[in-house]
Amino acid sequence: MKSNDGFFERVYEVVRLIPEGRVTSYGAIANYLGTKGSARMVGWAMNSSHTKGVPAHRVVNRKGLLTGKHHFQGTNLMQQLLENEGVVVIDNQIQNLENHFWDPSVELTR
DNA sequence: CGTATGACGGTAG
DNA sequence: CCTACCGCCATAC
Repeated sequence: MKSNDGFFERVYEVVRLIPEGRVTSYGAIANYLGTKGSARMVGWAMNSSHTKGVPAHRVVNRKGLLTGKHHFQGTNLMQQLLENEGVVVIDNQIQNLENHFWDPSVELTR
């Protein structure tokens, strides 16, 4: 039980706040949590995200690349979900990333 | 407790 | 812009 609360739950909370059609980066989440240097930890937390029902498909790396799509059920499920929300994704790469980017440390602050 | 790993980020070249 | 290396924090073994 204690293995679930803490940093992980904090990551899931932020990811759940991501609006549809928006995406954020691991570094942005880590930055919001205070552990900005540990973007890796965010990805590590996402490893269990599928058991939390977290929309991890809205979380991509700094380049807007769907690095974690391999962790999803299908091969292109993550891409399909994003395109379904209005995000254009080509070859695992989000197009117009700046237009879809959602920074919690900014959006939740303003 | 020490080592290895991880869906990354930033800087350097 | 692309490639390569280091650093970062937390979890697992």
